[in-house]
Amino acid sequence: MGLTKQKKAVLDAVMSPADHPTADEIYAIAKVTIPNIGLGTVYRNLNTLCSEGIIRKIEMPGGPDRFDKDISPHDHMVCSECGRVIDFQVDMGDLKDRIEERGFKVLSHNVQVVCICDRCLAKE
Amino acid sequence: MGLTKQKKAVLDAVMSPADHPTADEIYAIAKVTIPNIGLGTVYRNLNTLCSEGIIRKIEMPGGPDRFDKDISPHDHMVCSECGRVIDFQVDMGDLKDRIEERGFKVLSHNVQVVCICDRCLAKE
DNA sequence: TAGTTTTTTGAGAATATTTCTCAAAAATAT
DNA sequence: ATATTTTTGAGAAATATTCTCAAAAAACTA
Repeated sequence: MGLTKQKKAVLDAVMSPADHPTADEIYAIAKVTIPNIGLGTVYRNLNTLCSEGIIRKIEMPGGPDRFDKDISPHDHMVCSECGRVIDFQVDMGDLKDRIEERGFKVLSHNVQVVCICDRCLAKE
Repeated sequence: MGLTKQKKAVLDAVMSPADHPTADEIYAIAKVTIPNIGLGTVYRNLNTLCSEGIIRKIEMPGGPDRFDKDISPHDHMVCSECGRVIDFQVDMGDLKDRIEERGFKVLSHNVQVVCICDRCLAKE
């Protein structure tokens, strides 16, 4: 279960300060270290790292998936002006209860808020 | 602003009892009425109907977009076993307030819950 | 109504994102 | 050192959606 240098480069790219990078951005970052790394390898390792619970995939409305080094439970906002992705916490506690009362089992949830961020509002 | 027969067929397909159909399913339904309708026409009209606020597009994790005849504010669950999409209400009231307190303007939100539905749980 | 202009269509090419295939390379086990 | 297993890179394929454009349909206009 050793970390190949490709897998490490992908992990490092996700862990880098880059903000919720897409696979393409991770590919570009990883290429700095391993110039001939393949895009398929990036996707493959991103998926493995996700199923190992080391990173997390986040799906954004109408855009490519993004990857998050922060695996703690939280959700995301996207700014419709600048595309920035911002973390936030939602308390889904009683929502989950209400759903389970109806006889469903909740496996996971996903909240995305489209917003105009503080910075963009300040610019106007 | 007349309704062409293609646009009407697309609208009728979304309004049909089909449960949150995908563009492909809408295409298949519309073909019954207009056998030579193009898939591009289906997508084009779905997008127009969405921007006219007559129907709504819903994005589902890891699958094609779905379309909803119910434009009232509500969110969706998907059953990971059978793929069924179920409506539900979330009260995002104080979430929105909390976000706006942080200096962001909320434009829209999207909640998707992945679950195992009552029917599938009953089967086990 | 006949002619003109505008809008919408169908067909298929193009795009974007992601997964798949497979021989070669690398890593691991023997 | 050799055999076995895993991972890789390259590119093809799959999926979902948008775009292009000439032709058809619809809406104006005189």
